[in-house]
Amino acid sequence: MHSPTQLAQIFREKQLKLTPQRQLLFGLLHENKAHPSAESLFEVASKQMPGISLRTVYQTLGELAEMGELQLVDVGDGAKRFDPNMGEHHHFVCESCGSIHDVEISSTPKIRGEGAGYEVNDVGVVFHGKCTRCGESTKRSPGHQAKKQVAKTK
Amino acid sequence: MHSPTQLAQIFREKQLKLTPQRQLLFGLLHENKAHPSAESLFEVASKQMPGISLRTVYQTLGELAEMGELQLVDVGDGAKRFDPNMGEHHHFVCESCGSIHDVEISSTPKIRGEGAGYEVNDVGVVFHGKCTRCGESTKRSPGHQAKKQVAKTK
DNA sequence: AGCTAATTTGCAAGTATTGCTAACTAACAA
DNA sequence: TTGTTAGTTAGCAATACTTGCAAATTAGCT
Ligand SMILES: [Mn+2]
Ligand SMILES: [Mn+2]
Ligand SMILES: [Zn+2]
Ligand SMILES: [Zn+2]
Repeated sequence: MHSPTQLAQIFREKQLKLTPQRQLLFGLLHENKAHPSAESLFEVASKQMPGISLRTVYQTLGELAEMGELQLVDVGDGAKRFDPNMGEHHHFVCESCGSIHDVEISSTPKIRGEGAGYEVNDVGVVFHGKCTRCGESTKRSPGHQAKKQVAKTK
Repeated sequence: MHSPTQLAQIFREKQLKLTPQRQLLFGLLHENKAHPSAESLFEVASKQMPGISLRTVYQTLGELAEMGELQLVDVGDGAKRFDPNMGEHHHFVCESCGSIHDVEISSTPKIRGEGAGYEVNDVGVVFHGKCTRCGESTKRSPGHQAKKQVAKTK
């Protein structure tokens, strides 16, 4: 995703308005590695802008995704996640705390056998397991982060 | 998934009743390669047993999944898919017709870099693209199977 | 045939997300 | 500044998928 400043530029060019809501979200998403859901972003945004609508968060995230500024990540837990990291990468989901981490895989897996002729346009790899923090705390409290991942706290 | 006969055996042992609803669903799922959703199975089941409840379909599918007889597949289209193929495999989703196919990949991708220490318990790989049928029909009607995948037609 | 725990059903409710539209406002012009 | 207006926001209804609940039904056993 481009920086908030660059996004502002892009929006102006397309004669899209630079509203405070959008600017806030641009900032919350910038460099955000948390893979937040619309809901979690809404919660964080609400603290800085009480009254902002969840609908607006969905709207803005949708627009950014359409503009190719955000990637949609589905880790199978119901809610879509938004990822400003547009580079090619995959995800690891800690089944203990729910945190989502970027991972690189040694090689994009190739289809073998009969399906080898499919025209593949996208590959999504999601690993489920225990993150470093949760893995080592087997004897300690397992839910050090019981709640779902929260958007970057600015 | 075990065969309907074997499932009947298993159910009896656990003193679970062998209802007509369950038997019908065992049959519809057996060797089913369509990766049906609860809804699509319900539609097919309804033809052979008018009046069967969607709730019962969900219930039964849930039980079978818990018993390790079915695999849950999430291809990111909203509804969960049920897969009697418990072998290790991944999926290809045709973005044109929505069909879901089993695929083997040349090697389970390994995480590289900083995340290499994660304890991985499951890997899900979903390929999105055009299936053979849709890929070759670029100039022909693209929606030869407009509707979502339907459960095996008995 | 009768008993009863398991099962099925219908319906309400829950979660995530989108559709609709009236009220609002950023951006530009006068 | 004030006015204009196309673009935006916010609220709420509606949708899609799935689960919770309780009453009615029934498979399996005696
Ligand atoms: Mn990511
Ligand atoms: Mn499969
Ligand atoms: Zn963790
Ligand atoms: Zn196809």
